[in-house]
Amino acid sequence: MVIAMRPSDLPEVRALDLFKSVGDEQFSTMMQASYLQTFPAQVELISEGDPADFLYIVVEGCVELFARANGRESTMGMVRPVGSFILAAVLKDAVYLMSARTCQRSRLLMIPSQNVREAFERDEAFARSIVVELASCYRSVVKEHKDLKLRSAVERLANRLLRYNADQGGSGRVELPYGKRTIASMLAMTPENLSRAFNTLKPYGVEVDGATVRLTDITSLETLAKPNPLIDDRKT
Amino acid sequence: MVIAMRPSDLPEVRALDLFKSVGDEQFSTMMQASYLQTFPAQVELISEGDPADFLYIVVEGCVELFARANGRESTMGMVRPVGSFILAAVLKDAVYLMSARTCQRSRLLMIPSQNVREAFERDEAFARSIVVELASCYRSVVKEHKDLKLRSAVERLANRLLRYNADQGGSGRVELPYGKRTIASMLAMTPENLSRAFNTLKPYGVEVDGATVRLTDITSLETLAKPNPLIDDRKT
DNA sequence: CGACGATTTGAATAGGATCAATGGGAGTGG
DNA sequence: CCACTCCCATTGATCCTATTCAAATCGTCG
Repeated sequence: MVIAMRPSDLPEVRALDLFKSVGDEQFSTMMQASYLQTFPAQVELISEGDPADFLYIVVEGCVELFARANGRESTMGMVRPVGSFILAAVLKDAVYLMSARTCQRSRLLMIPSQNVREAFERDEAFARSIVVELASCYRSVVKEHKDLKLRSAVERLANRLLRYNADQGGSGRVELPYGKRTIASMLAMTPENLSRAFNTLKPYGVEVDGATVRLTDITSLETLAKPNPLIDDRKT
Repeated sequence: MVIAMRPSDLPEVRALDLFKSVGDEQFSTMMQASYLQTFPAQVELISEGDPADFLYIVVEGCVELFARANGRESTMGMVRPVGSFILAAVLKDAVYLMSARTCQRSRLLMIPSQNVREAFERDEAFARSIVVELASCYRSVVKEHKDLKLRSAVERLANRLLRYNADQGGSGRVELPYGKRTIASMLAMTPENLSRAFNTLKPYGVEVDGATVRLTDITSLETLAKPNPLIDDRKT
């Protein structure tokens, strides 16, 4: 059952770096085979180990990528509009390495893997865009991996706060974009430990009030955090 | 100063998945601009933060990828013949995220980034091969990241031993491919902790003698390790 | 108001890191 | 061939970090 895309959604998707240079023909073929669907919060969209049937695009809302093993679970990343996820699995026609669930009510574009691979074969420009997108994703994970292997928990939190601050205009007033439980998991710590890490940062001008954090001494926090563009910069 | 490639080396490189489908013209253009050079052990080839001037191919020997931050250092991966490294940085014309040094005397093919990007632009088949290669690298890092976030140090070691055993024919006799110091760093632990982890595994049939490890109770070790194809399988 | 979930705090424990000291080859030079 | 040295690995002791379990608090939503 194909749910027609609203005309108003198409431009956003078309504007994605990934699709910008795709030929009209391939793009509309892909779109016609696709599903645009709205999901409530906390729906598990895919489960790691499943064959990659669709490429997902987050048009609205937010999706959490996570992984499970043994009894444990860990947040691997968050995808916001307009971003894609599990592109690599789709291209390799392999199983998903990560699971995904909606964090909020979300509108997702689901493009059948087969169509993505066909467009990839037929459309040279699309293939090149995919390279750039993949290279970016790859470098992001490498950065996260470095973050985890080279920094302590407190340092990870400090750098994350500095990043949020920069993202939000650098006013020193940061709104945490996710629940603390989720942030803890992203930073590879327990909620309890995150809470304690915030306390550890208090002497460095970090004041927490619910989901709001005020950074009153950025210099001092940076001295502790030692931010590193080769880990923290989202671009490059 | 271009050092001519030995004719005997070319086929190996040509046979790389990455280059298999490149047109002869693009391939020979790239090769003519390239350097094939032999380095002694422990030479730092590239340093994170440097602009990506070359794509590297390990023709012979072994190269360690590592990262530094603050005072710490961590091994991010090993590249053996015939494999490439830092492809993503080259394609994005960005700086390297990782440093690299030779572990042994090694022969490396260095292809100027500019030539790689030109071939990527001109040769459609090459662009597609790169996608597959990048997608594979990407998935590998995701697996490593899962390994680190979802497993304890002892579990990581147990699974790594099982992998080495499988790689080496599954006889139960494993030859450690790197020094313990390096293995410790790959597994995100200190050498001391690795040593203790080996002791912890003794009751599970792990007998260490220098660089040789005998696994005398694979079943028991697997019960502890809970190997997971979505983390441990090199393929897929 | 009451219930539920999320967060925080406390106490105890476990896991890992650090520092220090000892053993054990591999390679060097006598 | 042996003594010496150096580096790596191991072991012990201790410290620090992070996890676990438990309980209290807070806020939100019916």
